[in-house]
Amino acid sequence: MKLSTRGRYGTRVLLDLALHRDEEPVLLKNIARRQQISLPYLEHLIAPLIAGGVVRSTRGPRGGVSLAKPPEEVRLSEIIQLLEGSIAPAECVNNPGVCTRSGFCVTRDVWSQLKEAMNGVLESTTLQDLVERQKTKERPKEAMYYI
Amino acid sequence: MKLSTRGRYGTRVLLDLALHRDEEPVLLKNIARRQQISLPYLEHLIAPLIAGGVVRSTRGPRGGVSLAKPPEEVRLSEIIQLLEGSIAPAECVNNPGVCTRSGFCVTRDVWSQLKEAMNGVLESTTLQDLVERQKTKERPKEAMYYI
DNA sequence: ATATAGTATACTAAATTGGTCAATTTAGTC
DNA sequence: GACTAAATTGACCAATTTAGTATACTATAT
Repeated sequence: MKLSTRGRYGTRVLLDLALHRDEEPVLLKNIARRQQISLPYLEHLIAPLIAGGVVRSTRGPRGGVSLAKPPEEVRLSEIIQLLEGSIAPAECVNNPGVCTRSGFCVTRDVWSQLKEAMNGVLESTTLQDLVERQKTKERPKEAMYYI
Repeated sequence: MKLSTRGRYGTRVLLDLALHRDEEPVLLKNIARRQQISLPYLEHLIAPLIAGGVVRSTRGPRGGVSLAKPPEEVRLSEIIQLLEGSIAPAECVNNPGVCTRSGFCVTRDVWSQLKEAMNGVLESTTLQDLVERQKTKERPKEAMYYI
């Protein structure tokens, strides 16, 4: 029940992009360095994000990648879908035909509920939310002492 | 983000046990047949359930396996934990030490939320709940016509 | 032109998954 | 006490997925 590095790295990559909109287009090399991901692997991760319309790329000198939409419009569900495919914990949830039991299987109902629970979190969180949380974490002193 | 067959088959196995408490102890052979799981593989799945105290086994003639507790006391979270390990979608959620970023990583916070969302479903569902849902599904006619 | 930067394809090592098979232990029954 | 039914254990294996690396290619700003 683990996310692969694709989903985890990819989310970090997009957060990095959202945090560096001022230096757009951002060099893959810089994202790779900041996020501690190898450049060749990052190139693999960025491709589906471009294909999915979340990232725009510019080639050539002074090129790089940028967010294709404002961070408030990028939901985590979209990112995970592009990089990991469906969040469903079992194939039968999306595709009942793969199992003859689907019609009467109560465990399948549970896997559906599980999918909905995860979807709730991922649909309700955008890149902008992550940016704001990040900013809160970055000034821990003022924030913490008065709790 | 998929469950493996261990968790999915294992849940079905325990539901099968809960549905056949009258013929306890149940032969692995019978569970294998009803749940369409190969006997040798089922033997592997049952071992951690016995070790985890969810299933009791009796060897020898007239032996078999039985639920070690009433179905109301077996939560799906327990089953999944035994067969798949932690539900956490990333290692860092349970074990911050595996990543130097854990202290300030906002994506890690999302993976934690995701874990909690899943846990909510799995903690609140017991084998008895599945048994009841199963029984409802088995008399579809009376139940459906009056909706 | 040419250097820069992303794009695409092919390959690979390691881990995980989903099993099978054979040997062993335990416990009822004759 | 021998026999047999049943669970238990451990060794093994093939296919798939994951997490990359390497290499060659294409587009573009200057």
